[in-house]
Order: sequence, then C-alpha cells, then structure tokens
Amino acid sequence: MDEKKKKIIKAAEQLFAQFGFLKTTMEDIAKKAHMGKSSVYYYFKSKEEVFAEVIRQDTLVFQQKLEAAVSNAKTPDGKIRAYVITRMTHLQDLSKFYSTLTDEYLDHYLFVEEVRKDFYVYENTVLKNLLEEGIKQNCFDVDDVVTISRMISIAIKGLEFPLFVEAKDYDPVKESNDMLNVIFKGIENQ
Amino acid sequence: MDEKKKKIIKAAEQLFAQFGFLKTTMEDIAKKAHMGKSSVYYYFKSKEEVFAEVIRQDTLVFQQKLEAAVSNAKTPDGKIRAYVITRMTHLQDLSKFYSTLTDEYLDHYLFVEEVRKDFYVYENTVLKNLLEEGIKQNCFDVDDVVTISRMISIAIKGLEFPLFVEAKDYDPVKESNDMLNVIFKGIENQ
DNA sequence: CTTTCGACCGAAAAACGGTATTGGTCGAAA
DNA sequence: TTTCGACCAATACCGTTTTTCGGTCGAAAG
Repeated sequence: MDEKKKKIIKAAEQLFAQFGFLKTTMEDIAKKAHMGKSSVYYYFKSKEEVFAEVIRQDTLVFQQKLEAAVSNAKTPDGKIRAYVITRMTHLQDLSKFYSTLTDEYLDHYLFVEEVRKDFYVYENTVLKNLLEEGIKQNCFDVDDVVTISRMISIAIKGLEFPLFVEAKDYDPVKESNDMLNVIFKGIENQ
Repeated sequence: MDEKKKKIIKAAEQLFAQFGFLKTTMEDIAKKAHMGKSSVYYYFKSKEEVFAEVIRQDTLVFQQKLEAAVSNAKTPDGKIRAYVITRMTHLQDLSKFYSTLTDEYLDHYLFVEEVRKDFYVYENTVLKNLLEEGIKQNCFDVDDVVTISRMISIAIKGLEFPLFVEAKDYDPVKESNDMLNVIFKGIENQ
C-alpha cells in the first residue's frame, strides 16, 4: 500500500523533472509505475496531489540536509554560513534537475505558492533560532530578530536569481560567503 | 525634426503604459502623434527601437532623480540610504504605471535585457563611487569595493520583488532602511 | 474488503483553414 | 527632407472539428 505510493511518487518525480508538470500525463505516470491510470487515482485523488507529494518529499530531504549541515557547524555564525551555503548549492542542483519546470509558469497553482510560503516560514524560523542562539552566546547584536531574519532571507534570495536564468561561471558558494561577510561585519567603520 | 521624435516618444510612452508593448500598434502610435505610420518609420526603424527609446528616456529621468537625491544627502551612508530609498519608491511608482507591461513576458527581447544590464552597471558604478567616497572619509571599512557593491545591489534587488507581485501593506521605505541597517552595522557583536 | 483496470465523460487543448492585423518597405509627391 | 498611400509577407485571430487528458464509475479479480 505505502509501497505502491512510493513507486508512483518515484515515477512521477522523474517524469516531472524531465518533462515538467504540464507535459507529464497521468497515463505516463501510471505506465512508468506499471499500473493502470485508475489505480494511480486509487492512491492519489488528483495530479496536483501527486505533484504536491513529490514536492513535499523533496522539501523534506532538503530540510534534513539543511539541519545536518547546521548541526555540524560549531559557532553561531558558522551555522548560518552552513545553512546558507547548503541552501544555495542544493538549489543549484535542483535548478539543473528541474530545468524544464522552472519556466513552466506554475506560479498560479496555489499549492506551489503554499510550498514556497511554507519554506519561507521554515527558513525564517531557522534563521530566527540561529540568531537567538547567537545572541545568547553573545556573538550577535540585533534587537529585532524577526526583521533581521527576514532581511537575511531577502538578501540570500537575491543570490538565488542567477541560478534560474542561464549563468555559467556563477559560484554560489563565493557569492554566499561574500554576502554573509557583509551581513555579519557590516560595512561601517566601527 | 527632434521635435517630432519627442512627439512620437510621448505618444508611445502613454500607449505602452496603458496597453503594453504587444497591444500597442505602430498605427496607434502614429495616430496619437498625428502622422502616418510610414512617417514614424522615418524617425525610428522599428517598433522595438521606439520602445527602447521610451525606456531610455525613462531611465534618464530615473537616474537624474537618483543623482539629485544622492547629492542632497550629506554623509556617505546618508547618500547610500537616499539612493536606495529613491530607487525603491521610484520603482514602486513605475510598477503601477507600467502594470500591464510587467506580466507581458518581454524578457526575451534582447533590448530589455540590455537596458536592465545597463542599469545594473550604472547602479554598481554609483554604489562603488559612494563606497569609495565613504572609505576616503573613513566611514566605511571594506576591502573589495566591487564585490561589496554587488552584494548591496543584490540585497536591495531582493526588496524589489514584492513590488511586482501583488503586495499591499508593503512599505518599501521601511524595508529599505531595515536592510541598510544590516548592511551598515552588520549583526555581529564587535 | 482492498486493489486493479477498461470503458467512459466533459472540458480543455490541438489542428486547421481561411480571414484580418500588423510590422515593415517603397516609390511618388509635397 | 519629410509625409504618406499602397503594398507585402508574416503572423495573429477565429470559428470549427478532432484529439487529448484529467478524472469517474462500476465491474471484476484476488
């Protein structure tokens, strides 16, 4: 039962990555999972739900990766650095894998919006916690943790952009580190 | 002669703003400029060139506005603040005026890409100069001016995004200031 | 009672052929 | 030098027909 679901998800994941959401039909998925279309509908009630589950799985893996990276780092600023860099490199991989999907204007689908929003909330929570941990250890000096974590989030989001347009010679690790240097040290003479 | 060109540009600007690039025809522009279509082609060799010129004019006004704001501010960090905030508010106005244009996927047109790139270069130059001025006055402490100005550019670019999707209750001035606080002060305890 | 699937439905997309627009050219005339 | 009517070719548009595809249903297999 759960075995079959996994089979469907796995098939769907590959197809979505290769052909995108629109070009992948339920029959493609069914065929690749070695069953009839109706059987897929026995496990998922819509195409969107299959896709949502694929994304959910990917997100889960992503978050585990992030948490592992963070807990491997020792200092608060090292943790933030680990978070950002892991985030960027993972996104770089994703952008290659899901290349057909990126230009497939599915921003309108509400569930994509939801996933994005969920991740946004997750990210802000993580950053907020890391900031607070840093404050406790007297490493950081910020008063409005919520605002600052949002600003960090926005700043690193800016680094994302070149990943989704063509941009060779783009080194996300260097860019991330540069950005974090600014965020940590600031530019003003103290 | 130049008088006629201006007339065309003015007519085109209004039409592009109201109907977008695709829905605006050369005859519309000609009619609004009180001349025949072929006459427009006497002054401009293509529709794209008309559009490019419109954008070029707008950009010029934008840059003058920015330079005025910068020279009004006294301190180096005040100048950067003035630059960023003027930039954001102007973009906010633009996004309203050209609302039909934003979702009209003209990223593929190379001249749009060029204008964007030109502005990007311009912005980096301005920021670089402001940074260097600040360094001379002993206000800033940065070693790689080019990298840092790029980072500032990227960070404030992130603030742009909510302007072009629907986002009421978005206060670009507050967001800009928050971001600049991070960039100036950093978050680490010194 | 769970699971599979062939047959089917309706809506939306593709195919298509013919017409109208529209970006762009040219040569004549003002 | 400047304007414009006439013209061209490519493409947008439109109404219609056909196909595809997401999703349902009921029967049957296990």
